[in-house]
Amino acid sequence: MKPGPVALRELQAPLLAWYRAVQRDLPWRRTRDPYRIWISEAMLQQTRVEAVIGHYERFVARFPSVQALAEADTQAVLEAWSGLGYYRRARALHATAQELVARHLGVFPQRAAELVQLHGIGPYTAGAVASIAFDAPDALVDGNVERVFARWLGWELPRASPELKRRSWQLADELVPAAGAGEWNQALMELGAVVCTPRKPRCLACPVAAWCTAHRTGRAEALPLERAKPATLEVELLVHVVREGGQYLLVKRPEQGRMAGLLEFPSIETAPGEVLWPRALQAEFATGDELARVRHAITRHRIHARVVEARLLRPVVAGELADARGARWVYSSPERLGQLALTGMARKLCALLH
DNA sequence: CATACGTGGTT
DNA sequence: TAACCAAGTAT
Repeated sequence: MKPGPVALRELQAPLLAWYRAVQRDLPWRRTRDPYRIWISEAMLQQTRVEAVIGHYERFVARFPSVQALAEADTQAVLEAWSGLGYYRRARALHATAQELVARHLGVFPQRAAELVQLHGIGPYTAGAVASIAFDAPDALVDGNVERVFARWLGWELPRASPELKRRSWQLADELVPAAGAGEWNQALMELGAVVCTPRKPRCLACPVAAWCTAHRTGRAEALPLERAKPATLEVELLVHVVREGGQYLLVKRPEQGRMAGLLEFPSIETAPGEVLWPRALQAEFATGDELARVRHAITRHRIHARVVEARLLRPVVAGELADARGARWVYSSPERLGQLALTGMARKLCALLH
């Protein structure tokens, strides 16, 4: 007998009981402030809990309210976000804070249908803020929920596939309780995060294994199915470290596109493949000794960087200036490097240089 | 609807 | 160590 939504309702009480007993103590579970819930949800997108905790604490200390975030400089927001990746999220967060202040007097809408209208807030985050902060009866589906549902129902579907998402949202809508939606949604995700894990699911510790089709058929580890992965691109990079009077030369990336507005060391692509910005002209630098080799990965790209000591061939005054392409060149002292909005590669290099 | 978007930890 | 993975969204 295949479990349907009706049979699955039987597992709601045991799952909630389990969640109340074993849930992790996370900073954003100690508040009902929609602003803080929202920040945590934005940070948690495609990002591990352990990586978020520190950033979350610092972020809400620095920007304690929607108003504070709305009034902040973009560069300060990027700086607080630096290291989390997907920097578009930080810009969306900033823009949405300003929109909330301008059009909602800084007050959060309480239902997912309204929240999803805001920039950077998609169906998942809308459901999360509505249900967790306001206990609105709104459902939510993330990677955890998709995996848990695929196993409960024995869906032989690829991870993150449109069909799996469609079915998951339908089931989530059917299961979400009229009261206690926030707790239910978090219980579902918690199960996926600590028991019903992608690899080596702990079915023996699962409070609802009795209702699980995949557990019964031995398919738990196999579901959801793997999805075809795109080929990785290999990129060779020459990175210049220019020291002038105890300061490092950095270039600010354009405000649009990949890692928008972040600072990095000037670099030159040295092999065919993806064109990485900035493509500082070889002629602008005198290249010296090799300092290090660094491997770095960004989505679908593996970057092999050769780091060389360098100096600029044309004079550049200290401070900020713009080159012919409109790029901003910035000198920074070593002490300040750690506090800037740097790309991952640049941060890795800083650690290496000290 | 497929693809782009980052990083740090794990396997 | 290369591949995989993590509380998605915008285009």
